[in-house]
Amino acid sequence: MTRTSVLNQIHLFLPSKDSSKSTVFNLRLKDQDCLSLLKRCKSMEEFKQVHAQMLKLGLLCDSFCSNNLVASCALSNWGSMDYACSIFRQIEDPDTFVFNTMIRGHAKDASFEEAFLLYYEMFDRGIEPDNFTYPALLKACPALLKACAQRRALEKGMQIHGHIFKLGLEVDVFVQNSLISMYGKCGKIELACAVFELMDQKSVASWSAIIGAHASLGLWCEGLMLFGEMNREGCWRAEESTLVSVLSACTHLGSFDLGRCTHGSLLRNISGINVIVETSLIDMYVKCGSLEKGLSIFQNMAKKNQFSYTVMISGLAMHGRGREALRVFSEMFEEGMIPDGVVYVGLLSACSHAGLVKEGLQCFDRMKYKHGIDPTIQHYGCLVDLMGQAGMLNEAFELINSMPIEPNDVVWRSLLSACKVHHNLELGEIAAKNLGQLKSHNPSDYVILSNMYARAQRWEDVARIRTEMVDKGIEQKPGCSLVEVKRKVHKFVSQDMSHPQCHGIHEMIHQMEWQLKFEGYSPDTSQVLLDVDEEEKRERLKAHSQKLAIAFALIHTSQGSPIRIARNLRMCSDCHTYTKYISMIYEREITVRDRYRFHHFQNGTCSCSDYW
DNA sequence: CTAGGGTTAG
Repeated sequence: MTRTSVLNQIHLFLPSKDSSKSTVFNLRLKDQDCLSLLKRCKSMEEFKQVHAQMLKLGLLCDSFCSNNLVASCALSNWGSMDYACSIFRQIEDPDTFVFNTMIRGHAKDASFEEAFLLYYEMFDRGIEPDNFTYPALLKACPALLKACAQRRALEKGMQIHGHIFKLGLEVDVFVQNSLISMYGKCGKIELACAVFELMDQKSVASWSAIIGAHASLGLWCEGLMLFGEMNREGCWRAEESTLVSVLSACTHLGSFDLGRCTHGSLLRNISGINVIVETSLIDMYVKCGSLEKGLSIFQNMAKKNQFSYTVMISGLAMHGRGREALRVFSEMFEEGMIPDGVVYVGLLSACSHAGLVKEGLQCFDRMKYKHGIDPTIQHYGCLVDLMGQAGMLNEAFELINSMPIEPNDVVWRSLLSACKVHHNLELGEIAAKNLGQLKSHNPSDYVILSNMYARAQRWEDVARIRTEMVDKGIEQKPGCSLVEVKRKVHKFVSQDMSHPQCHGIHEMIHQMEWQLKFEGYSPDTSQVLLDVDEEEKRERLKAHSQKLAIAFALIHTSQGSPIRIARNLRMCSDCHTYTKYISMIYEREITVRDRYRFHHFQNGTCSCSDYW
């Protein structure tokens, strides 16, 4: 029913000049009719009008009706908690029902404090909470978490858990699922697991919650293992929300094949994939290296939300397609969506990867002045990156000095690597000094600086950095590479030869080396900052995780099939060169995702044009 | 009339 027709119906119920007519209608109008009328409202404004007129007629006064009214305002997508509160406060004897609704409404609005105050008010008034109260309340804990108070959120959550015990409620599956989710979101995976394991009846939602908890904490392999366990143990068919977490795990692990399978199972088993699932699919395809597939899902979506746009924009950014990211952004704007800080992080990084300096600076201004978003350190980080990569080193440095927030290590590191690319040792030293003061002992910072000294032939300084690293006990963080072969993700850690098929890999590497040498490759040992001889350096270089992963993939995949690798760190320049050669010699397309972007290797060249 | 599980950057 449209809005006008709801209002037209109201007029029938209003007292009219013709008193006989109004009496007839008044007699026929019951509370139930009013409620169903109110349920059809599509906006707060409409609801208020209708409600006011109902009150004039002296209707909707009992607790059942009030509860319904509060539920409409608090839980519908057009509702307003303010109005819900005003109705709620007029209720003389609020019951557990209406308290539950109000708490849930506050949780939905991410206002934890209000939710918790209502909970205490229940005790003061002697109203007993029930099994419906706790899921609502537990849902509010992550809201508190969002306000940057992890410790407090957890404390509150545990306090609630304690109350549930004390009240001696029979804890049902809903409450348990909420507990799992709450502990998961507050970063306490062991507590989430404890609740999960103690459950005697697990629902699909319980599995979703525990898998989601693992996935959101970066325990992706564990999440996938639980998914396997769920499939073995249960007779349920996984639902969309479980598969969303599975897809998210695939995304982070770069598990293209498993992701594609999950997509297939969604298509087979579920009619009409919803926005959230579609968004996770886009994210999965894009971050597993298939931008085109992601784009095609995006373009065919019936409904897009804030997340969909954010995912697409940051995806385009990772692949260096800045112009398209800007176009998707304007599309989002035309759809009437209000961009948030996260979209702008994606947009700014898109500009920086594509070298769109002017556009990036415009975006930054637009964000601040048009959308009133206070730039966070991430936004400044993108901006420093943007300027630095474009060679505007002094401007970047000035920006850091004039920022209203304290620069962090990421910002200084951005400047440092820009200085390396554009050979500005002087500024590089300043950046490195600031990194040192931040006590951020990231080994790659030392490597970069030392390489810069080496380029300037300042060998004493190179030696000084090395000693400093030894003195501080800084070792290069082991790199790790993930590669998927026959739907199984294999993890390789630099220098680690514990893979079951280590022997074969070793032989393959040996064979590869001969061919590489023949084509003119020579190892670049300048990346190895260890006080060992050249031979040892070459050995260490050979055992970089990316090379192990490539060797493994070459052995176990068929000739000509693409290889996809996901890494935890940036690639070293030796691995970059090495992979270019391999793509040519073995005629393979190799896609490597590092921490910042994608590299597509083919026929001896890389899509990043050797600039990253 | 009220309930559980899900997607994004760094």
